[in-house]
Amino acid sequence: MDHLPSWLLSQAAAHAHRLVADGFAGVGAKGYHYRLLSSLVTDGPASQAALGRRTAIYLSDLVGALNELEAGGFVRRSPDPADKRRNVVAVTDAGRERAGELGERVEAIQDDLMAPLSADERALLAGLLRRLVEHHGRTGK
Amino acid sequence: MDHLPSWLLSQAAAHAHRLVADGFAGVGAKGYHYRLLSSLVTDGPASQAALGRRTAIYLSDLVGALNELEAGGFVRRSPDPADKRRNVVAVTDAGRERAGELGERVEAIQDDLMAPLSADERALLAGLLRRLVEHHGRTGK
DNA sequence: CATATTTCAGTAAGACTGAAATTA
DNA sequence: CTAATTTCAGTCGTACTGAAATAT
Repeated sequence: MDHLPSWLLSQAAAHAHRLVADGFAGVGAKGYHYRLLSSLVTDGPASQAALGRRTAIYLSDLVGALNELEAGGFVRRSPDPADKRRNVVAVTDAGRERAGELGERVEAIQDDLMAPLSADERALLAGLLRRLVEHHGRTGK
Repeated sequence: MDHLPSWLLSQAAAHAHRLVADGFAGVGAKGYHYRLLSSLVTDGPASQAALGRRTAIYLSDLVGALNELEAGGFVRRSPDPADKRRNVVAVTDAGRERAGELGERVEAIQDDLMAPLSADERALLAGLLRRLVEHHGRTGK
């Protein structure tokens, strides 16, 4: 069992999720919030469809997450004048601040998660995982 | 974003889960079934509490999964004469066969999942993940 | 016409919590 | 009495499907 990559990945991801959920619980955030905010901060405003592609979050889930972020004042939806189907989603100042807070928490969590590995090993693991993820491509419908 | 180990783990695990779910859907199995059957085959019969510890499945979820496996004739629950609180769970012959079938599917899926990596890299990744998982210890309440 | 975007209404497997009943 | 075991009844975040409404 513990020789199966798929099992090891699931278990490791479960531990990671637990750590992140615990770290975010105190501030009432969830994983989707951080993914979206940090995408908006680093890659700028985008339509929901484009955001979904960038973050690998399904459009149907994105709606709900953006509703929550908008209710908290962290993002703003405005109609795109160039294409009336689209909303342009942008971070607010409060959203930038929150992205920073969450980012700090996430960084601290990585240390917890990767505790048993050296710096070299962490980089190695990240590289291998990145190749897996890239190979299996973006989905984000 | 794609430099965060926790994110990479989640994404890789999501891809792995998708592959396994797809591979199992055709035969009406789910991940818990394989975990349980293979634990019973390789480590022998056990009480539900012990099985939960071995497979890292919560006892509350274990009950449902065992119900499904029992309905399919893959496992048998019998009262433990030495401790009347306990059920002894054992695989049936049909369960052994099913474990074999699912095992073959799972093995084939590993190749899909690890496609972009060489044999050495696969072993390396498995080793790093194993150390993470072991460090974060068993939970299985 | 077909295609793209937003939204809503679901499903599903997995992880996790709390509590009850039984027995050690 | 405390502790362990099985079971039931839930919640939660994430992933995923299908379809409607609107606009390109």
